[in-house]
Amino acid sequence: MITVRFPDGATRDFAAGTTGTTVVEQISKSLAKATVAMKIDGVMKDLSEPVPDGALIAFVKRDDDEALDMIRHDAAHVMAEAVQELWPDTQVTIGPSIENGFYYDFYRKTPFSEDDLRRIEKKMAEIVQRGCAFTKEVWTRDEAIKVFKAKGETFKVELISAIPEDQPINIYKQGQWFDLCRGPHMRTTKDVGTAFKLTKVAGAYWRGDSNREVLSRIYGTAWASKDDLDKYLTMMEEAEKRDHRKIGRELDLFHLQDEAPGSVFWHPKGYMIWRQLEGYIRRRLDDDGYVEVKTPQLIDNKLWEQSGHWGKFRENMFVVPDEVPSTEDDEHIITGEGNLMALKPMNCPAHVQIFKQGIKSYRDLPIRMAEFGCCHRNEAHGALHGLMRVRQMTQDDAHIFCTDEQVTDETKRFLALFARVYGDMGLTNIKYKLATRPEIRAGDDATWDRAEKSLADALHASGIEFEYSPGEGAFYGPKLEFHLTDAIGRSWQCGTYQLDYVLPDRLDATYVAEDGSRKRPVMLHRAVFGTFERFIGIMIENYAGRMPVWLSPVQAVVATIVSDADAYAEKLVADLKAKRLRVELDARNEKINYKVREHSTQKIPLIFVVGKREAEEGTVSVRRLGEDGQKIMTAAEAIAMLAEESIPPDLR
RNA sequence: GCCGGUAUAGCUCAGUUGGUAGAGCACCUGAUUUGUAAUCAGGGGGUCGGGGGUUCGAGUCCCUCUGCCGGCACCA
Repeated sequence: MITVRFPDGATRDFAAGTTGTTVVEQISKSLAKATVAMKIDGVMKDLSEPVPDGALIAFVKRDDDEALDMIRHDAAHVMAEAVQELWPDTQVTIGPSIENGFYYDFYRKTPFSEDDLRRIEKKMAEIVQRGCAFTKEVWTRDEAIKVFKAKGETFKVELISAIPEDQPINIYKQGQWFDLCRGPHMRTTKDVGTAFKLTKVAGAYWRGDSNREVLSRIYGTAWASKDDLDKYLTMMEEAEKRDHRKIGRELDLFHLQDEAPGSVFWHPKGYMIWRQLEGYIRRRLDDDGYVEVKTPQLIDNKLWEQSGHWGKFRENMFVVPDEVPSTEDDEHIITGEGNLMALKPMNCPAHVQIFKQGIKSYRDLPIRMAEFGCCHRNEAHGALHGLMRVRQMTQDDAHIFCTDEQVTDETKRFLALFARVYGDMGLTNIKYKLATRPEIRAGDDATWDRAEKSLADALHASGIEFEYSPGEGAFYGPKLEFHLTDAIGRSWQCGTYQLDYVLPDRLDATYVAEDGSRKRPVMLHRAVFGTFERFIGIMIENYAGRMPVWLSPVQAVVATIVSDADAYAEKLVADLKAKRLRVELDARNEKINYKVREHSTQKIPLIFVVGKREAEEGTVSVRRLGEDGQKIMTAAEAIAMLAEESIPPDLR
């Protein structure tokens, strides 16, 4: 006999070896019908597993949130079976559930195309309809390798071989088809349901290694109900409307063109957002003890060799010959036989040069050296993405030169600055990651231990929840990464904070310590926004183009109803402009409906409508973006209101 | 860089089995003086991404380059 405990505190006895299926059936037929899996002491299990003595058992129904992951995972299996049924020469590799859905990576001579997706979906529906039970078998390693080898599944063989000796080889069958899988699964393929859709095909490297085979990945989304699926698809459609590339064009903020891939042409309106952000962050840095500098774009490659960038980063650098080109014969210049210079891909070596001018004392530290540094990186072309990933970028960069003892305080100080800025920007949903030592790195383990601990300590002290990114640190030190998501949920790193014990050494930066000896400063690389480009992209998507008033390129439009109000409107605009408010006049011969519509679609926060009545009474009819109706106020009140709302958050 | 897709007017898109390009919006002109999300009429605008090929004939088929889109890899 075994005793089983239930979440409500009840207990019940069953014969030893009783499965979850039997337990739930004995409790309630209707519950059994809805149940697709169980949790044993909090861990998801197949319903067909025997229940251990004394276990706490909870049943998971198909429409529980916890089942969603299984629906997706099972859908991946069903898709893999469908694909192999349609194209038997296809090899399966791995297929996990992911946020909102699942994927499966296949290996095939000719990759899948979008057209294949509908065929696969049909076949999947068939397999779901068949409703074969998922059954688990535990195989021996040799057996598993033999079987998959015989099937020609070389990728699976590699996976099996990589499973540690002490772990079982689980095989899940669904009818004739089977797959290596950790599990758990639901009862039958029928539990997958019909609320799924294959969304895209993509190439993906086997084991994420760009030196290995390219697999054909099929992505799908799956939900508990058709309703949820439709809701999700609609939501994605809506989200795509927030795409900064689309809004950037619609609101005339910036453009990109073929002749300058990855470099942004900022239009007046887009650059106004930039200017406001730059002014804001500059004041924040001034207040936080930073000094601002400006350093060269083009620097001799000798410095890059010394800094180590030439060796590690050269592929990403734009290299320029340091010669006057001859119109007749520029061949040798292109081949780079003369002296070479490079556009800076980062500002750090230049800042070290400023640090090194003269002699620095421990009394001078910390030095917080900021630069809105324009950098160029020759990114892989497939990586370019609107404002989010560009080749010419401007960072709100700074380097803090300090002593080892000052690192923790500086980190806390930075975290406070970061939190204040993102709070001011109205950005929430920031993911904090602590990226730790990579395999290839400089410095000894003791230094890494200390550095990683100091970052973790500062995060804890600041009460910030974070996750680790093992092995993702820079080669010279650990990093804090600050991630935000775009409209459709892709994650982008914006801010960064990095400890560096290497560069000061390579570039021979020293300060005079208390005892008169020469010591190496620690260098902290940090950026709050990250780059203006990406940050503005994130802001556009976060606000769907409806920027806060202080950031809006045009804060208000004064729109006339009749030409009799023109003079009054002109005076109003002049008064607003005198307060440095960004306003425009719309005195076109158009209906007010037309003007309101146009300025609303242009996401102008406020429309000041003036007609005959307002001109006579000295008032303004104020219409706020996103609100119905309007408010009548005196011109002076309207001006004061806009002036108040236009104050940047740090000056309030 | 890799895999798949894609490129027609400023934007969004049509363009049948190859027979020398269309719509809506935008723009320009004229009329309309209008009360809170599109007034009416007329007009201009495209060597169909670049190059090469097949063909009597290519926006349509093939090759190639480039950009862009979705992933992967790389990264702020």
